[in-house]
Amino acid sequence: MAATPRGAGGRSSAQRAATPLTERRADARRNIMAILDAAQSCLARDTDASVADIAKAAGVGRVTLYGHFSTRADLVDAVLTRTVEQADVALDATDTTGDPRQALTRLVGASWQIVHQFRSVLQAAQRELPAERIRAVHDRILRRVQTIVDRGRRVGVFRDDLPERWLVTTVFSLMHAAAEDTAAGRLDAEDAARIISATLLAALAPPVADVPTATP
Amino acid sequence: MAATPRGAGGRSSAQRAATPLTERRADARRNIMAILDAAQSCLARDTDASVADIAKAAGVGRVTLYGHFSTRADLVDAVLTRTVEQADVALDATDTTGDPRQALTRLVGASWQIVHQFRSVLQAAQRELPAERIRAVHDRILRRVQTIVDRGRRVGVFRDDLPERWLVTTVFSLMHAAAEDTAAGRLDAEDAARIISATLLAALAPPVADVPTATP
DNA sequence: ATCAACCTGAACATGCGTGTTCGAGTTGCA
DNA sequence: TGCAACTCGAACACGCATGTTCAGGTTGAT
Repeated sequence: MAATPRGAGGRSSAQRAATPLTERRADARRNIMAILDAAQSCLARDTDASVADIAKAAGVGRVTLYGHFSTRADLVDAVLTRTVEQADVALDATDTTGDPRQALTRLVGASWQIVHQFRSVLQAAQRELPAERIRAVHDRILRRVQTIVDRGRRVGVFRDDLPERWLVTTVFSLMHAAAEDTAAGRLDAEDAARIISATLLAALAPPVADVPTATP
Repeated sequence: MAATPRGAGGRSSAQRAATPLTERRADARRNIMAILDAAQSCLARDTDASVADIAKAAGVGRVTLYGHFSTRADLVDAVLTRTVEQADVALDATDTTGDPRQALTRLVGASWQIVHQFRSVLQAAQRELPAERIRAVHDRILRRVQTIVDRGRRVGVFRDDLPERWLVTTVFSLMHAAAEDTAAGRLDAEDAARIISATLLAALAPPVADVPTATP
């Protein structure tokens, strides 16, 4: 008997705990990657692709897949994590110093491609995973945004009259909304980054000493 | 034989075509309302409440429910439509004339309660209904926003450098994002309307003649 | 060369929600 | 009063994706 190759307790994922992926057999590692690749592109196309679909696309037996990801949610989680990590890598190569406004613009530009391309992965995750988990996966990225926003506030180029958290939410919200609009054909993917940035910079700017309707 | 009381062809909904609801028997009308009420609150609590749950909550047999809504999607559609209509009624009582900025603020204030309370209904709909349908249901509300934005642009208090559609999307996006944040405990429902408005007014304001980093 | 780790297809177990049918009550309405 | 409209629970038909097990067959590491 050999059956399913669960490291030991057969906890979950593949890259957490148990057998650390790096010390697995070469073919296993290859398959895991193939599955992740397939899952990412399948989910990007169809939010609720079945496990069978994904296995087939990965050129792997369904059983093999379950050997690595004990549950569908497990798989989705892994794919989301991976996708976010990819975005995070892209951001590592992005200069987030200097004028916070320009830093934010660069950050948007660097993430937009991935947000746009894999918005369906996010949707799939939203159906499968608890909201807190999704938030947790985004943690590092969230922090990046927060750092920029925070610096901007201290420097005085970003508003200080609204909760910082909300400003971060605003950034995320608009990026994903743009992805939706693009998918629906209401927005051109080319212009998106520019438009998002323009909107965000305005939204985050300190409120001007308003010139009321009258009373000069 | 009497079985299921389908008006004639048994098309769908209950309030469209066929027997116009007004000329149905009193108990039927009552039940339909009860079902709609139950569905609205059930879905508000649990995004994927089963048809059985809803029927029970409505104090009605499952069969009866299917007699009125031939499919789950049908029911969800009806609930969404109804919820949006409720919001629309609230907006009918709202003054959307005068300064577009104030009009927008009032519009946000009037809709926030419903958006906040029934955000799960929207989520349920997003899983069950095609995106275009959801968009269509919101048509009248969308138009209201658009009207205000449009007027604001002509008057010069809203920006003209971004697609009008996008500005409308921005309004929606931020309202729903705030609803999410509130549900997650990251935002106080009391402050929400104020915060949303503040953010939107800034986002929609015409870009100021920017004072670049240097070069005075 | 050897053995464990790994892969495989097929079949099975199953749970769950949906939608339908049946046969027999109620109840609104004219 | 009487009939059609309406309701009821229970049972069934079903599809469908998930997860498991079986009984071999490969392949990678040492």
